[in-house]
Amino acid sequence: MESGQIALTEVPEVELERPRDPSHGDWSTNVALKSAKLAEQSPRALAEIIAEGIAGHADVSAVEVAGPGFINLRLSDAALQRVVGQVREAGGDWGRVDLGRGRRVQVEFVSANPVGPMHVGHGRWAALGDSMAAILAHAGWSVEREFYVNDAGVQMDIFAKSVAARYLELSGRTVEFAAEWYQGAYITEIAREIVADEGDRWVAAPASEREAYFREKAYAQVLEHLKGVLHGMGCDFDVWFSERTLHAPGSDGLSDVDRAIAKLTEAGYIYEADGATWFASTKLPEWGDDKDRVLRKADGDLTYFAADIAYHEDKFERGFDRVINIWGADHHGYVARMKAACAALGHPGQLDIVIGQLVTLLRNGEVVRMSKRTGEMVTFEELLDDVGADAARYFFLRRSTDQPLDFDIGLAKEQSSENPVYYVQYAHARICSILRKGAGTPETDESVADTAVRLTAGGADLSLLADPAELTLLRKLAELTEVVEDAADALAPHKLAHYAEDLAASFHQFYTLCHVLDDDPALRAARLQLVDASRIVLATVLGLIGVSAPERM
RNA sequence: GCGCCAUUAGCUCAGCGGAUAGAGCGUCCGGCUACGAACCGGGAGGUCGCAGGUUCGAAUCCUGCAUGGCGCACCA
Repeated sequence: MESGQIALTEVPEVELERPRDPSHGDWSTNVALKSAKLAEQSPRALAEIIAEGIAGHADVSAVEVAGPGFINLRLSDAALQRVVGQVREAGGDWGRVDLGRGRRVQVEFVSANPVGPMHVGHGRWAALGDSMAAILAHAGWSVEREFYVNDAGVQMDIFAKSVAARYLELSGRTVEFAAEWYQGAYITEIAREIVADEGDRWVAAPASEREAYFREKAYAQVLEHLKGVLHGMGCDFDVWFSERTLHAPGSDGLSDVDRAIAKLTEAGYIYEADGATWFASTKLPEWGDDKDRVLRKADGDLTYFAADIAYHEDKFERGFDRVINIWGADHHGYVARMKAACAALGHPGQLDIVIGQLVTLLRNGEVVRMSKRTGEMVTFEELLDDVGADAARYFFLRRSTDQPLDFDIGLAKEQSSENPVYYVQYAHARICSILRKGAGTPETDESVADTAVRLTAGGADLSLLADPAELTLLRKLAELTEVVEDAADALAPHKLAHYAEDLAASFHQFYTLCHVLDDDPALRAARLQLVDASRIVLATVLGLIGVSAPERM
């Protein structure tokens, strides 16, 4: 345009991207294809003019016009070699971007009812939510992880009755066990502990007193258990939010739920009909709910939805700019009403709900049917014990959330050495081994990070990193920034897992083709720096997906 | 009946408007007297569910259909 060869009054949306085929260069743009019509030139002619303008930039070694009018750019070796220093200076901050600009986001996930063990689906949400939170933090958001504890409502009562029934049985009474009660063996276990602690002193107590006591005792125990299992896979929450607090009256006698309904009333979204209180979801058609929803039933009880509205209002009152919920696909029918409710409360579009498709557990190729009520289930805890936290987390994360997951227990165990997670971890362990050997301390207990600092203190001439395998690895190291951006934008941790595998592959190829501990001290020094940069990026990526980066394995 | 998600290599899945559709597993052939072979290289294998449409360009967007999963309570 400056040279007067192109006349454009507006510029269409164009893309600058990394081509799939590396022979097309490091970057490719379709600007000429997009602008051809407006510029009244053929795409190729336009591309030639633009390409001429780009050629000569210091970091660009080649520009070419290809295909229908793509412009392909190739970075200079020097630009790539600089990545080593950038990575080593940034350390664990490499790949950080600022999409969030410091805004606060809350990620709420798992939120399993505290009335029994978690199922394997909860494992998926745990891996997903924890990683998503880490990625968002790396992308510049201020993140909090939250677990919503459903400690109010009828399932708690059923839970209490179930434990009480088992307690009475253990104390020698005959009990008619209702069909809707929980039948899992863990219920009996809890009852057994109460017997051990307190004997039969509750046998003669009134049922209501007994159940009230058991509810609290059993609930506290289960909650601690959930925390322990989640902690065991490296998943820790900042906040455990109790549903009961929403129902508790404040100093003005009103509960959070009362106040949320009042706020909606003021906004004009509440009406009474058939003796019940309704939320006029259909007054907000853009959120897609197809009918209005009851908040207070004709019998005076609140619905779960009423509490959930109060809960979300509470989240926004706590100052979050954005709220993300991770739900199983069996709750997707709930999405529209929840978004409509948030909009009605004055927070339109600030709630994102990630729907994870369900996990089907297979054993020897056969579906394991599970039911919390009947107690036939393989718990998440058992699965963790079987396959290990690293493999479980990686397995849960590796595919996109809208893809159902078949988890074959036998396969996961049998193929554990074939699991891609080991491929990535092996690359890291291999790097650590090279660094130790390079420093002449193969048996040291020193952390590899310290070894690396000592080993590379003398600096290096990075222009020696010119082998195609080295340049490929450098390109891959540089890519993390975009991957983080992509993954944060799409709320898609699986993109990090795939990147980790790509990076590990690039490293293994480099290792095969380029001898690091070379006799030439200059080449050796340069390659050691590249190896260390690879270690840093690999460890960072593994950290983002919540998998350990072992120095030996 | 309505809604959400899916359908891509033998299997499990990426890719989600661009240039010859990719990876792992499986299969066939090759590579350790150098830093970890839990590794690397190569081959075979695909009308991207079907039919229309939009576009300079469609696995990718739109419509319809088929198949599968999950939902459609004054349950939680």
